[in-house]
Amino acid sequence: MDIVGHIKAGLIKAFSTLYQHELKLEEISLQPTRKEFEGSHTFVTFPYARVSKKNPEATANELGDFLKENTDWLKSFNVVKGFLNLELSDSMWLSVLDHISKENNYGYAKPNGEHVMVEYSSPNTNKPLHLGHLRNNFLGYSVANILTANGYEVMKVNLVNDRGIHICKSMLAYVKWGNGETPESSGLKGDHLIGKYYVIFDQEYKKEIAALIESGQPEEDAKKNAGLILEAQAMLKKWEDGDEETVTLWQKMNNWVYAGFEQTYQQMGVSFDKMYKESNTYLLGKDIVDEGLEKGVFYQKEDHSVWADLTADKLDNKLVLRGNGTSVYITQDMGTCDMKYNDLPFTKSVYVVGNEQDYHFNVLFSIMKKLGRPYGEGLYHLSYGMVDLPTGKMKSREGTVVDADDLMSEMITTAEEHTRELGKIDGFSDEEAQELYENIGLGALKYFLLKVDPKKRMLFNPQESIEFQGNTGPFIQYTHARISAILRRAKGLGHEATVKTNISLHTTEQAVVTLLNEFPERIKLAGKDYSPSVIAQYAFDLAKEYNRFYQEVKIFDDEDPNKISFRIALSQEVAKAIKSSLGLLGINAPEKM
RNA sequence: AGUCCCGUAGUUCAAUGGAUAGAAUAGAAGUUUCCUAAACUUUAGAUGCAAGUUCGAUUCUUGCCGGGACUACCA
Repeated sequence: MDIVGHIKAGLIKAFSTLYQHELKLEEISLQPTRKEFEGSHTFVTFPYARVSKKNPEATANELGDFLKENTDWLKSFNVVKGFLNLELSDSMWLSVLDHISKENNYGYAKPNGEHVMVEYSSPNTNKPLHLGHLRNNFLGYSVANILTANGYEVMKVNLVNDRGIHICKSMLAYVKWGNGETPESSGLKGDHLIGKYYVIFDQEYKKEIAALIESGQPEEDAKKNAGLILEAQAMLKKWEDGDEETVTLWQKMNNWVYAGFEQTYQQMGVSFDKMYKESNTYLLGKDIVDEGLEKGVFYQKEDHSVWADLTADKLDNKLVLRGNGTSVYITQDMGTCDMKYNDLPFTKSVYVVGNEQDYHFNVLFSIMKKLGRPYGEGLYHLSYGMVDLPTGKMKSREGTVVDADDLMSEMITTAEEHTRELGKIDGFSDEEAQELYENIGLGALKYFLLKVDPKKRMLFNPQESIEFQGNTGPFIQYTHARISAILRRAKGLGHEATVKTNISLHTTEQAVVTLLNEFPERIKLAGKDYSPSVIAQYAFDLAKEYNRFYQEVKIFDDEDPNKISFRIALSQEVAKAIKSSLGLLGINAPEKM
């Protein structure tokens, strides 16, 4: 049993003996004792004054006395107002660390047999990935890791948006102005090459609109009547009809993009178990429309269009099939739900998609529940906020985006410069050094994007994000490297990492053990909230607390060899916990830096 | 207009209804004959406004003020 388990069990016993009250395990809440008071765990007695029929302070004292007499783990306690602060005995701390060091995958839950699908990334094949995609990909990858740590079997999927009018736009521009350019001939990554033509389309399209407005058309009409957009629409029609030339071009261009994405994903360090393509799924969902009509979930208007009445959920009426029988976005998403479930019978399905689609997913989930899908309650939209720049919002067509590839390579370069400045690459081979720069640069970027609560809109300041000091990825990585050095030294000196009894602990050592003890809880919370920021915060707290200990206590400088062994064991467990926390975030933990 | 999200130090972020609201960074002052100073210590600085519920509210409720998103027979 861990610390919290012991305390709770003691409290339950105390309540039943003293007050004949049955305290429920789930309702007990313990909090960390504030730094300025003695103790490590605090129990708040205010809510129980009714049960004890005494004032909170007296209640706390009574409980403290009881625990002191009837358990073997309480060294002492103090009461401030209604707060019962508990100081645990050294043997308790030691047994906790001992227990942790014997676990194989400390913090991870046992497999629970449930399946989860996590969909993330979902790029369009008409332009390269940008800063917003980085947040999406890092979130998705990390949440998948966190759910795995919570015992789920996770399948990571990527639903690529590879068809539609926007794809035709870049295709059309390429046909008109491409002159047969290829990634090889241009030296551009495939996705960047295609992105270039998407921008060209937009520029030329805008010129046409301007000309039409000049000639007296209202803006709305001009947008619809411009030659380029009509041509793009015609091209989409051809694609849908399976026109060979169009399809061949589409395949060629998409393959360039895929090759480009592959490089980007590799640099990001993310991966997928399965790729879905919208060109294969865009016709799905029509049978669900029929089903919905039968079940009375949908209704049909006179013009044959089909609607869902969601006014009871404050979601209004929503079109699910056009009057001419063709699909809309939500139609295929309904179909995709079932398709995914057929591929993997999941209990949860997570969609990592920006918060501008909150409404869409509310509608989709509401419909799937009304249709009685067994997985309806397990659908979850991991909705994240935009990433803003100091200069304002990013717009891909206007070129005010921060490109993902550029940003990552800048981070790596900065990491290299900084590392060289500190003179920290002695004894590194070129490959090792390069690997280190990538670990640090991407560690900084990932941590920066993941430490923030996903649902919050966040500001990306290029200057601050490349800081390597303070609450940053490299700070945590540094702590890991520092501990690794200690462990190497311990090995060299022939010290063991073992937890012996009969030693007294420094307060910083207790604080570190307390944090280690919390690791499983934090993983559980991160899973429940789908929030990597919980893990990021934890890793930072742990690194900070360890550095404090490191500063106060000289690890190898002690007459008692048992203390040295204990400190090494403590360091080793911290290194493991940091490494696995960073791992959950998709960040590597270097042994040297 | 309606629906949803967000307002916390100068700045970027924390805080299952709990104590004197934590960090980081920028500012000021220190620590290196000693395990990696990408570190540590000290210092100063904040809950948009107004009510309500509560022993206790950054957190829950309502109203207002500010910022954003969505409300397409686009995807």
